Parts: sequence; structure tokens; C-alpha cells
Amino acid sequence: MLKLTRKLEYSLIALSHMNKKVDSKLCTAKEIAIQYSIPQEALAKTLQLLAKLNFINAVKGPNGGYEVNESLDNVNFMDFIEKIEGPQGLVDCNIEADCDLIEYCNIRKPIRVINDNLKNMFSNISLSEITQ
Amino acid sequence: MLKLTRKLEYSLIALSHMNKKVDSKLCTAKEIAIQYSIPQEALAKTLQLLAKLNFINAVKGPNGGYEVNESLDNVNFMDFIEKIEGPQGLVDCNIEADCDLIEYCNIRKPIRVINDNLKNMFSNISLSEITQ
DNA sequence: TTTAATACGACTATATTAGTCGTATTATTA
DNA sequence: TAATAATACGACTAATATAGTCGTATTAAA
Repeated sequence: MLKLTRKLEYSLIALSHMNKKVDSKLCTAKEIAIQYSIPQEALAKTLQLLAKLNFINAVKGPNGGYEVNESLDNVNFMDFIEKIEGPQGLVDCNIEADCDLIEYCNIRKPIRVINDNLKNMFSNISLSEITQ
Repeated sequence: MLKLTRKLEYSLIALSHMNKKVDSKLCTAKEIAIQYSIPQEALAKTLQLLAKLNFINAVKGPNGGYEVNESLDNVNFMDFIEKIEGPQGLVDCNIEADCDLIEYCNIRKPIRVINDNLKNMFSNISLSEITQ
């Protein structure tokens, strides 16, 4: 219940890798996949998603690859998670409030408080902090 | 990736229900299942687990049922989660450190920090606080 | 024109989570 | 002591979420 999905894990590894690169060359999916033993196709799809979300820039063709987008600096981790994985919440009514039992539910309020704390904590972490 | 499992959800609902009960009668699985529209057998198994873990006491036979155990007062939410669901961690190496890539992994340290924060936050919430 | 890269939808596989069922056990009560 | 109403629990099935693969298209460099 508290585990990063592969998509998030691969994203962080890739971003971190690109950030740490000394030369300014583009990184290919293949290169990253090999270095961190990630299935290449799976990583490629994640990188394509990151590109679509504008976290990285993609360059097609031979000598192509990816590079981090400058504007990534002030992204917080919670927003990043939700852009990758969609809306998050400890229980469904934290996400979309269409539960018939809401009136009878006896843990709604405390869970909402915890949920807020949780999101708050993740919001106070910057993406660049994690990926250096 | 940040959602309570049904087992946890049912546990909290049941504990909350028992805590709020005015008379000191036992609660049956059936009674709780009906009130919160939970599949009875699924709830029963969860209650059996809670009893096994000594969070509640079980009484067999007609007029039997469950009641919360007094000693539940100083249980924190993180311990509760891990007793129900097993060890938790954002990535596997936060749980058991048998990943071949540990030496090459580039997000290990930051993830560990976040993981610690997360666990810390959940540890500072008491179970009784959630279940009133 | 070949090649090496990304793009992406469709599909398959795997793992996790959730729920059901049958049977056993227990203790109350008529 | 027989019937009943509860818990106990393992085995199974179902559903869902996650992960990974494959084929084909697109792009741009050499």
C-alpha cells in the first residue's frame, strides 16, 4: 500500500541519471535500461510519458534521445506522482466523493486528515531534490 | 500506490465501530458487515486476524462476537499497518536489502529519506486517534 | 537508402488484492 | 443433548492493478 510503482521508480532513476550526466549529450532509453537493468521497452514507454508531460525533451532519429527540461526545477513530488499515476488518496472518497456510504462511514474524517498530511509531506519534497 | 487495502479499511471501520458502541455488548461480524455494506465473510476474516494479533478479543458461540482489547491504546498506526500488511517500504530495498543493483542505484538515498519521513508520520498517529 | 532512435497502441503475463465457500469448532440455550 | 449462532480457517476463485512485450509507424542523421 505504500510502494512506488515501476513507472515512478523508472522515472526517478532516469531523471536522476540525466541530471548527473557530465557531458551534455542526450540519453537514450537503451543506455539507461542497460545501466540499471530495466526492461528497455518498459523504460521507453515511461520516458515517452515523461516527454508527453513535458518533464523531458525528446529528440528523434539517430543520435536522438532525451534530456531533462529546464522547467523541471520547481516541481514538487506530489504533483509529479499525480501526473504520472493520476489522483491519489488513501481511500476512494479522498479522490472522488461518489461513495454511497459516506453518511454512515465512521472513518472518513480521520482518514482525510491523514491523507492531507501525507500529501502535504510529499508536496514539500521537490523533484530535483530526489533526482539531484 | 498510496491506498489503504480493504483489510486495513475494514479493520479501522470495525475498530471505530466497537469503540463508539455505547452498551458493552459484543459486536458480531454480521452486524458490522450489514451496517457498513461490507461482504460478511471478508470482514470475518479480517476480524479473525485482528483477534489473532490481539487487537480485539473474540468470544465464540451464540451471543459471541468481538470487543476491543484495552491494551490497544498506545498502538501507533505504522505498527498497526505493518502487523496487518507486513513490512512496508516505498521500494523493495527499504524492506529487504537483497537487490543486486544497490551499488548502481541512483535514487537509493533520497528514497530512503522519504521512506523514513513517511514511516515517521504514520508512527506519530495513534490507532485510537483514528478510531476515536 | 539505411539505420538508430522515439511513438504508441494492442496485447500478454504476472502479481496483488478481494471475495467466496465448505467445514470445523465452540458455547449457549431450550 | 440437540439445535443454533457465533467464530476459525484453509482452499479456492474472481477481479483488478501492475508490468512487460511486440509490431508497426515515424523521424532524422549519415
